[in-house]
This record gives sequence, C-alpha cells and structure tokens, in this order.
Amino acid sequence: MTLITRFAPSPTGHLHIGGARTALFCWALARRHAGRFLLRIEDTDQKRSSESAARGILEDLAWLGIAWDEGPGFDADGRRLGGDPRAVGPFYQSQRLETYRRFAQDLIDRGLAYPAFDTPDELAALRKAAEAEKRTFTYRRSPGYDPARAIARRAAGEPCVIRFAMPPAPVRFRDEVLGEVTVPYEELDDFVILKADGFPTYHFGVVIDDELMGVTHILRGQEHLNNTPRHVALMSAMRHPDGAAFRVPAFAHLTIIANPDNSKMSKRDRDKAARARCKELGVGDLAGALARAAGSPAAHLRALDPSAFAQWITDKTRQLDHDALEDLARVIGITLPEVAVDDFRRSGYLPEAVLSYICLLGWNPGEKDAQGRDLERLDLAQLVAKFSLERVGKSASKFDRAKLLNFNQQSIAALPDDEFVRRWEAWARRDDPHALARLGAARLRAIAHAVKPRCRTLRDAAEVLRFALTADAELTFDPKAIAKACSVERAGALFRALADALRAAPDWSASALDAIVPEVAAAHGATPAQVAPLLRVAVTGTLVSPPLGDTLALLGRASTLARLDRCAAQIDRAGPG
RNA sequence: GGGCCCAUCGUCUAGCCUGGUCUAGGACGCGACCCUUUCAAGGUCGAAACACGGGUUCGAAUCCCGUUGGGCUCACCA
Repeated sequence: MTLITRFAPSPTGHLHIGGARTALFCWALARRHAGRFLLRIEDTDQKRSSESAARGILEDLAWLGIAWDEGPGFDADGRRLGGDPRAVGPFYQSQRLETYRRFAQDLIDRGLAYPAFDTPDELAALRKAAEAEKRTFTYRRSPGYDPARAIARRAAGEPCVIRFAMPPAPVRFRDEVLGEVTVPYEELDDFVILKADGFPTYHFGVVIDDELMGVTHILRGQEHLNNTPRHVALMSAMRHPDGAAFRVPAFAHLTIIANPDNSKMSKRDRDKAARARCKELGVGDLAGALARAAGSPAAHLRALDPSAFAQWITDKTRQLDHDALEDLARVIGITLPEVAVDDFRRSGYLPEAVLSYICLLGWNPGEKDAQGRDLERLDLAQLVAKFSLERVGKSASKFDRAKLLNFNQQSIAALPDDEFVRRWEAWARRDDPHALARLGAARLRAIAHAVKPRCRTLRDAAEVLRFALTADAELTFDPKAIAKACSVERAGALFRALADALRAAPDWSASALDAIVPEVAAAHGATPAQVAPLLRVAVTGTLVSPPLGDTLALLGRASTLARLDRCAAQIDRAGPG
C-alpha cells in the first residue's frame, strides 16, 4: 500500500515554523517510502481564513523546497507543484461542503449525530457553572432530548449545529512516537461536527478528508494529541455510502516547539515583544509612536487607526497588521523575533539553513561522521535517506536562534560566490532595496569571498560593507578609532606616506594593495599592525573592516584618496599629531 | 482544576527498547589559546548534564513505582 501523508494548514497567516517542521517531516516520510505527500487547505473558519494567507503558505513551502505531489496548483521555479492525479480533490475544504453534509446526514440517520439548538450564551453559562463546581464541562444531550422533534425543528429551518453522539467508552489508540494513549469517556464530549453556518468543524473535515484522500499517516503537532480520540471515535462510527468502514490511519504527534522561556512559539510573540518595548519606553498611544518615527519612513504605522493602536497596546490578544508592526519595531528600535517562515526569509536566512535546523527539532539521524561528530546540517536528500518515525523524540524542544544563526552562517559561507550574489540580490530586491541600489550585484561579486564568512544572515552583508554604502562626503570618522589609530609614533608621517603610496600605486588590485601597508611600515621602522589602523579608519571610519586590500579595491582609487583627504582634515582639526 | 503527554550539559541531542564497554559522546553558545594588519572564518583546549526518592539487580542514565517540575488541552479555532 502506498504511504500517503498530508499537511493541512489553516490559512490564517504565514506558515509558522512549527508548521514548516510538520510539513517537512510529512514530506520526508512520504519520500522515504516512495509515497505521496499531499497538501490540503483547511479553510473552514470563514472569519479567519483568507485566500491570500493560503497563497502565502504555498509560497513559504515552495521557498523552503518542500514540494507537494497533490494539492493546490502552484508554479515554483518552472516546476508545477500540486495537481490532482487521483481525483481526490478539491483540496480546499470550503469547496467540499456537500461531502461533509452527506456524511453528517448519514450519521444523523443512524442516530450517531444529532442537531443541537443551544445558543452561545447558553453554552457559556453551562461552562461557567461547571467551572464554579470545579468540573470539566463536557456537553451531553439532555435526558429529555427528543430526536424526532429536533430533526423537525432543523427541517423547519431553525439554526442549529450537529453534534456527534460520543459512544460511552474510553478511546484507545496507538501513537507512533508516544505509544499507547487512552482517554476516558468522561473527557470526551458530544462535540460539534457541523457548525450553524453549514461548515464542518476541524474534527469532522479532517476525518472525512483523510479517509477520502487515502491518508495513511497523520503527522501533526502534539497540541492535537487531545483531539485524536475524538477523531478515532468518529472514524469508528463512520462509513462510506456503500457501507464500508473508515480506516484508522497511523498517528505521530510531533513535539511542541517552544521559546527559550518555555512558552509555545507563537505569532503573538512578535506583538508581545513590541508591546513590552512600548511600555518600557512609555509609548502609550499612536501619537507617541509617531513622534518617535519623525524623519523615518513608517507608512504603515501612519496609516494605522489610533483606536486600533490603543486597543492593541492594552489587549494582549490583539495583533497588529504585519507591516505596521514592522514599522513600529523600527521606530522603537527592536527587532521582532521571527516565528513564521516568511519572517526568517525576510531576516536573510537561507532555506537550506532553516530546513537543516528545523529537522533537528525533535528528530535526529543518530549518526556520527568520520570525526566522531554528530551528523547535523543535513540537506533534503540526506533527510529523505535517513528519516524515520522511530527516531522522533518525545520531549518538547526549544528553538535556539543562536544555533540556527550558526547554521545559516555556514550555509552562506558554503555558497559559491556567484550563487551568494544571486541569493543576496534576490533577497535585497524585496527586503533591502536601498543596499541593492547603493552596492549593486557586480560590486558585491568582487568582494563576495571576503563578505561571506562575515555574514550570519544575508542582511549582514550590507552591515559588513556599510563603509561602501556611504558616500565619501558623508562618511563619519569615529573619534575614538582615530585617536587609537593615531596613537602610534609619527602617525602623521605614516599617514602621508600611505597616501603617497596609494596615489602612486600602479596596480589597484586587492593583492597589490595588500602589500602597501607592510612596505610603508618597513620604510618607516614600524610594524604593519601599527600602520594598518591608520588606513582602515581613514577609508571606513572604524577599526573594523574586511581585509584592507579587498576594502580598497572595492572603494576604488578616487574614493580611497578622497576619504584619506577628509580624514586628514579631521585629524588636523583634532590637533597636530 | 480535570485529562493527556514529557523529563541527559544553558540549548539541540547521542546513549535508554536489547541493563555492565558511560570516569555519559557530539553540536550550538560560552571561556582560553593559536593563526592574524582589524573583524570574521579556521584550528586546539576547557568549563558544563543523567530532576529527586524508593525499589528490582552482582550492577541502572538505561527496567518498575512514587514525588517534583514542565508542557499541551478542555470553542459553532484549527
């Protein structure tokens, strides 16, 4: 039998990093066993789902390189993803409503499901009462429930939901990573399967679609563990029109991915971080935030409604729109924690680094390399070759940004220069157009070899080359750096000798330029280490830069000499030396 | 609070199923040193863990029980 896995996100925002890990494992398991991996969009919450979010998730998956065999169609790098070769679609649950209704009706006809007419207020009251008695609220049909009357009321058009009549027995199932799990009947209520708007609930849609789409292995986050007994009970109760029973697929619940403080990694973490910073700064309203934004571009923040901001700042459950939040973060001087795949992409992470890091969250190959080191940083092909459910761990893992950053740095360093430039250009086009305009791909190419090992993210490239992104006339010289560089004996003479040598240099290549500092040093009885800082601070304004030859070659002779002049002027102003 | 799940360095983890080879291995981070005209990168070395208590056993990180701690979940959200 073909192994079939699926990833079934709800399109309420960008793909969460935990979702990406789930999708990756589903994909890897299917590939490992020459099976199929399908993607289904669970858009049954009409209020929160959006087509743009669904598209965003497809883009995120494609960016990571996780290709789905079946599901919504998508073009990625000339490759067509998705499709419906087995004719089991559509893959948007909102397009499968009639199917759910038919199955619900069958359940009702067999007395295994029933209409319920409670209003939200009534349910809330029931819950509150249960809580007061320190009891868990579990919905049950009232003793006097009259099925015939209920069905008549429903037929008359009275609004209602359909609930599953939970069979009174404990539910037991086997989880591939956790083992046997048993849940007592008392914990299982008569949950809703069809909402008042005619849409299925998650529980109902997932059970029907997994059956109809032939899914054999369900991999999902551990937060779903408690839902599984409901699904198993449903599967046992349901049948096809021809009377055939539903299958019970294999389950594997993946560990939670947590923040360093042990809280679950959530999209709200970004709002939380910004809110905390606002409080720290005493920014209580939009006007205050905008005041700080003076002079900096914060278009999305400006477009925000003051009352929306006021609500956001006090209500922990509220989230600001993505772009407005980014603007706000810039204004209050923090970087938001990345939690969605797209956040990492924007921050300059490479997909291969993200992938190799998240596949180690709750799984590892358990192999050593020739040096006795753990095998880490796998690529997709290695993952497929080695993946197995047996090696999936049981305990929650914390997301370690430092390690991800290290993986990313190594991935960047491993890129051939041309590829590095190509990736940076593609990234900068969207996320740092200013740097792209000032630097340009061609100039980056010339110094790529020196920039790569200094970047932990693609964004760092502009930071490493900041001196080159600044116009000669706007370069500022750090006074402390100048003082330090000039602390050498006869600094003025050395500086002039450097300038003369540079002006006369016959060959403006990195290797030729690298020879100048030792030459000048030797001629004046100084060491290269005493001379180099003078030149470095003159052309970059600081004491830190890529190797001087590369730095000078990138700037070019005219720019170098102009900077030398400006620096000399500043040294003169500061006093003779 | 009820139910479910989990528990090895700060973090990700190997080892656990099939007790001894574990004075518990690797990676990230951290510290030191080397290399070096700065910063990186690279190299070498170092500090750092079996939550606790009972069993079982000649022997337990490994098996059993309990305690403690943590997480998830209790919606007409998924």
